[in-house]
Amino acid sequence: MNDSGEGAGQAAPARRKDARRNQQTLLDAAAAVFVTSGVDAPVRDIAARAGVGLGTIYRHFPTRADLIIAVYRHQVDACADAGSALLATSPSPHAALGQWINLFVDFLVTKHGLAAVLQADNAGFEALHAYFLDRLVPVCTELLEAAAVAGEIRPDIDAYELMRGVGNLCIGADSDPRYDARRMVELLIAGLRRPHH
Amino acid sequence: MNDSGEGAGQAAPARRKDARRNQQTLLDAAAAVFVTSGVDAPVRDIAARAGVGLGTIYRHFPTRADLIIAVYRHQVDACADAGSALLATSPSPHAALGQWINLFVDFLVTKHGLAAVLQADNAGFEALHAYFLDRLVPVCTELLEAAAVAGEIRPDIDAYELMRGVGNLCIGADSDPRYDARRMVELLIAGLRRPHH
DNA sequence: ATAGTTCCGGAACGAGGTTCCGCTTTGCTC
DNA sequence: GAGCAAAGCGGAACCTCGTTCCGGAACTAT
Repeated sequence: MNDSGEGAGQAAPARRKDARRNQQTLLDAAAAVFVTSGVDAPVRDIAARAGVGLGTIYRHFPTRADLIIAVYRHQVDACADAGSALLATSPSPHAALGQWINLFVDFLVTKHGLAAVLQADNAGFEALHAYFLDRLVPVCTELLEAAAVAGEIRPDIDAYELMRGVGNLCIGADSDPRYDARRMVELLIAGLRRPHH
Repeated sequence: MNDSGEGAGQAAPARRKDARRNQQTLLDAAAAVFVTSGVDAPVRDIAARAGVGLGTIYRHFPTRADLIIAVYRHQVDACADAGSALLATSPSPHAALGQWINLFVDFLVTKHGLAAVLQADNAGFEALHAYFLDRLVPVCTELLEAAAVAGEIRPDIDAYELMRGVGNLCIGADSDPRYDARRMVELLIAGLRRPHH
């Protein structure tokens, strides 16, 4: 992928070597800190772990949200890609939808605090919210439509709404042994089955 | 109800008159601020609105969470009480459950930011979390059991889990016109219907 | 009125995100 | 290899927000 990630750049601006290295160091440090302290870890912790100043972090990632996006971009993309694949290989669209949702839930649940930060109203995290949705809503729409066409689910479900619902259900799933987000999501998915008769 | 709310007090400790008045002023100010700025409004805003210093607020409500609890205590209690009533007057336990959940959802959705703060992992808000659950889980358990006994829903649903799921679904429901928490909760409730054979 | 509490106000502290700016490193040129 | 401008860097400083502290003002019982 592009290092700068912006514009329709012809000739890459050729960033300095140290800058490039720092960016990677930061990504690694952030990933490590997120695993141990959750996505809400203070920026200072990440900077310290990377052995870098605060200014450096903000030069590369203007906002905490951008750093989070960068860390998880690959996994989100992988999840999105898995959608079409599942649809192609699953026996039924409904099964594909279920498996795909499980993928998403597993992803969220294993990232301490990520789900909580996906909320649209979380000031400063609009970019995160937008990235996840831009990437996943089209896939979800595809799966929902296939299942609806197959008559397996109600046809009036909006992918955006479902994604938000699933994301919400995953909030706090870690850190509370009494709450099993997976089970709740199963109920939600069960709820959109077309009443068979 | 008791003003102090603690102990099995015989003779009221007779707080000073100004203290009592300030407590009420604060409650009113907080309620007003919560309506306009949401439950996340800075403590300073509430103090200012009440025309009172910060020390005063913390004397009466040791923590932001305590203030929130105090403001909504009545409504939570009312919701809890409505549970038994609905069960007594509804045609079926399942109908009662549905109506009761709707009551709860309406309550959460109309309180900007409340649902988001109910999370167990929200540091400092354990008291809020605990109050809501202590009050509502028993009612929910009662409704679930009645519906389960009537054979209308799956018998393996835990009230705590369901309450958390519903609460989670309500997060950010205001502030996002594209997301309708009520619809998602409906799906969830639909999902716990016993698959009729 | 007076002493003894109880309360009050708001400065101050700590934590976190973000901004700013003087200094360092790098990459290019001669 | 030396010189220079641009690109980067570090971390002090600023802002917001919750919470704590304490000197002084406001009650109340006597």
